[in-house]
Amino acid sequence: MPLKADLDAIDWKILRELQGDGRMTNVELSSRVGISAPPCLRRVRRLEEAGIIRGYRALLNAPALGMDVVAFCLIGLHHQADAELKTFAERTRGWPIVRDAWMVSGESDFLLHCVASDLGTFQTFVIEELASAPNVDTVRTALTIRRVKDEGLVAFPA
Amino acid sequence: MPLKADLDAIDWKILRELQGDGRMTNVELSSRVGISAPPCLRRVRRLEEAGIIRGYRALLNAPALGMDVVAFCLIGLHHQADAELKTFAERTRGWPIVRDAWMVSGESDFLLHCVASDLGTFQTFVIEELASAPNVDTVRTALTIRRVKDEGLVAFPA
DNA sequence: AAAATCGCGAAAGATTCTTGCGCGAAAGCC
DNA sequence: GGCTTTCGCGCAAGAATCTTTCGCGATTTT
Repeated sequence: MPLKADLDAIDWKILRELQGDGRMTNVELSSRVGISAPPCLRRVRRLEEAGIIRGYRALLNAPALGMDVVAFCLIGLHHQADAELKTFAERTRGWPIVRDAWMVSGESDFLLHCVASDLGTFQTFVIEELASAPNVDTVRTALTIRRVKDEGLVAFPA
Repeated sequence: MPLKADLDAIDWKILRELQGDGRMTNVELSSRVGISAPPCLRRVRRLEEAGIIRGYRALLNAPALGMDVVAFCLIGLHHQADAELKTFAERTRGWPIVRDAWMVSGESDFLLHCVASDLGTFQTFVIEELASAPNVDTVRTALTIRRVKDEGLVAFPA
């Protein structure tokens, strides 16, 4: 659906600005990228409809909301046939502790980004839900100590 | 800095809605959470100033922008003294390919979320930058196949 | 060279944002 | 108990923004 380009320098500026502050007003955005408001709004709409902008999200402060544990889990399955992969992927969607999940290739089959209110909750989840789920072979966890870098998914030239 | 609470049911609704759509207008938001626009805007401002809402971000479609490779790297260092950890953390901030980075405890010391335009670029980065950086012991990479779940950092009760 | 296409920017009406103020409910204090 | 204070809601109005319409100029196409 989304063809890769037809993006000029102004489009890239728009993407960079909105990745930095997704709630910027259109007039502010238009001024930063150097065009007037109407064409700027048209470009944003076009980027949204093309699926290049997938959406907007407020970034929340997890510890301030009582979510003190952020961890990553690397999951290895016994069988990696397509049906089994889809089954496990579907299962991750039912676990509220899992916030993002990726199917990966390498030593593991899935990588889960998990958030929980406390260590006990997380450990219970790992032992009673994750490790005991069907077809799960190995579970390696990495508890996060702190976030070191946090930028958008896409890099822009300076 | 941000005290954990003083959040009532309406505040939680606001956070959930803005995590789902960070660009929603205030009138739409106020209608969804069941209060009028002015107090709703005051609550959003309070959540922003308290640091509970850390910011807003447009979510971009990496492949549509020519970023075909998304991977995670688990890094183990030779020495994990505070100074070395800080040094490596600082180094990650200078690598545009690294989009997010976490200091973790477990089998590895850092987890890097990387995005590159193609596999060659990524492999060159891993070999010539990452693995050859000072103090780096092990590098394990997991290439992502597809995103399986993508929600905000904080879970809300249904 | 003429015609068509494309995107910018001015202008105007609709919508939204933002502030100030009065009201009522809940909490604190004699 | 009754009074006072505090707090947050919602109405209303002015300011800012959004969104559409339209004309213009530049580039491309025929």
